[in-house]
This record gives sequence, C-alpha cells and structure tokens, in this order.
Amino acid sequence: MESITWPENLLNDRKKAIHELLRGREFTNQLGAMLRGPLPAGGSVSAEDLLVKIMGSFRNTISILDSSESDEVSQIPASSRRLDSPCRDGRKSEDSGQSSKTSAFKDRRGCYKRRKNSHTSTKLTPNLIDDGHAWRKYGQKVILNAKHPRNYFRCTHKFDQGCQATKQVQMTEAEPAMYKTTYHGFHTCKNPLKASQIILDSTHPASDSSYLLCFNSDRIQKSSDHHSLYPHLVKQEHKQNFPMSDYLMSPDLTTIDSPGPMTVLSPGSDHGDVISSGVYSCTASTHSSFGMDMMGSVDFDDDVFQFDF
DNA sequence: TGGATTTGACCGTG
DNA sequence: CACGGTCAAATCCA
Repeated sequence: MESITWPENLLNDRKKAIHELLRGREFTNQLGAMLRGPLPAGGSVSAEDLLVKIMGSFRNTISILDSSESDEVSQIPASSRRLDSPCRDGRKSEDSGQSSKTSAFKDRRGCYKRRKNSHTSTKLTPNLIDDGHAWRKYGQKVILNAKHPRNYFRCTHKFDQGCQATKQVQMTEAEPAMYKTTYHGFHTCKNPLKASQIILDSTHPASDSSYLLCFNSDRIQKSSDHHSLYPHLVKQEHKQNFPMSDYLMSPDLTTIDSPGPMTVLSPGSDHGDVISSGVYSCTASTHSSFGMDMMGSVDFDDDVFQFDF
C-alpha cells in the first residue's frame, strides 16, 4: 500500500492544528462542566475566559489549515518546476550550519506565492500607530504612480511561532497625508496583550486595535448571561446594494480577541444570522468601567467576515 | 554582538 | 514584460 508522505512543514502544521483542536476540546469540556455543575468557589477561570480560549483555538486552527492549504498548493508547481528545489517554508535552513550562503540561498529567492485568497483588511489612519503586535520590516518598494514607497512588514514571530501575518504601510498622497495599512492573514502567534488591555486601548481614537467578533449560538449566549463582556448592540448605519429587509444582525455579537484584522465569524445559517456587506456601527458595553464604539464595513467570504475600519 | 532596517536583486503573476 | 512581493547581504544601532 502506498503511504502518504507529508512535507515537513505540512506535517508540523497538521500537528499544530490537531494540538489547537485538542486545546479547544479541553476548554469546551471545562466550559460544559461549568455550565452543568455549580460554579466552583473561587475558580480562577471564568466562562468568559474559556469562551475566548475556545474561539482562539478555532481561529488558530483555521489559520494553520488555511496557510497549510496555500503552502500545499504552492509546493506542487514548485516541486514539479525544479528538482531539488530549495523552497522551504520558514527559511529554516539559515541555521543549517553550512557555508553555502551564496548560490543555494540565491536559488531560494522568489520561492513564495503571492497571496490571492488570504484575508486582508485595510485601515486608514492619520499617523503611524502601534497595533500591539511586533512587526519587522522586510522590504520597501516604490509603487507605480505612488508618491511614497510602500513598506512591508511581517510578524516578528514568523519563524519562531510560524505566524504568517504581514502588513503593508503606505502613505497616501492626500492632504493631509494618511497612512494606509493593509493587513494580510491572521496572527497565530501568542500575543502579549490581553483582550481587556486591547479594549481599553480602543477607547483612544488613534489606537490601532481591532478585534475578532463572533456570533454566538443560543447556548453560548445563555452562558454569558452573567458575563456581559459582549457588545450588546449592532446596528447598520447604511448599506450598500442591499435593501433593509435583506439583513438581520444578531444582537449577540460577541467576543474580543487579539489585535489585527477584524474578523466576524458567523455561527452558520441554522442560527438565522444573516449579514450583508455594508457599514455597521457596533456599540459595546460591559459591566466593567469601559465601553467602546466601533464602525466599519463588513465583507463576507463564506463564514468569515472581514471588518475593516 | 545580536536584532532590526535598508536596499538591490530575484521571481511569480497578470 | 512590467509590476509588486519577498529574499538576503550589507549596514545600522542599542
């Protein structure tokens, strides 16, 4: 019988995805136990924490599988294109210890695949802002018909944690000058910031925070009755190309996660949530001392919704 | 000295 | 073939 041989990086991604799913299952079990039984006195983990962890686990898994899929696609033509192709994800061979830092490395140049279907979001800000992630600049390019060069950044944890997030920053020609930041992909690295910190930061207009929003099922909604961290109101300000009757925004738009491109995950059609492209505003209030207002446009692609500010 | 940035070269895509 | 995204050696800097 033939056995499937996985490329090393795909094998690693598969292991990571399985690990993330196992984590998610564990957190779900904990949440289930919390919902069934009496809350443990002085428990250190709240249902809210577990919910965030579960969603983070799903998000990481999706990101891993998403990047694996594109890697797999890009490797097929690469391997058939050139035998002994040195292309390898992560460029780990830098520490191969060999002194072949000349031709072998030059052969590796251009071994990438342009992102065609990765998730992107674009933001326009009056100044350069800190979005809470560690970025490392890896390139700068003069763009045709653009007055200012475009700067390319990748996540600092690209190699140590395999984070595939990148962003491009370009100053616009408009007056006053604005910075257009385009994010590609999701952060799969561990973020040092806590959700609460990000929310607090978001009260500042210049903050570059963005959030992962998820629509809850009824079950999770019940579980959050006594933990109302969630935004409680989502309304559509105006729509593009859709009549008002075409949409219904679920009021239980929830959960806040790491900074980066804002993404809204739908729970599936059986929950009756229908979302249309358009511009939405979102007001979030909590039992704690802060609240936030957000507004942006929603683009949807299958079950993943991109929320651009 | 190690990590970050700069910058010219390389290469895939349209 | 032009353009844009990425690579990687050289350079900078704390």
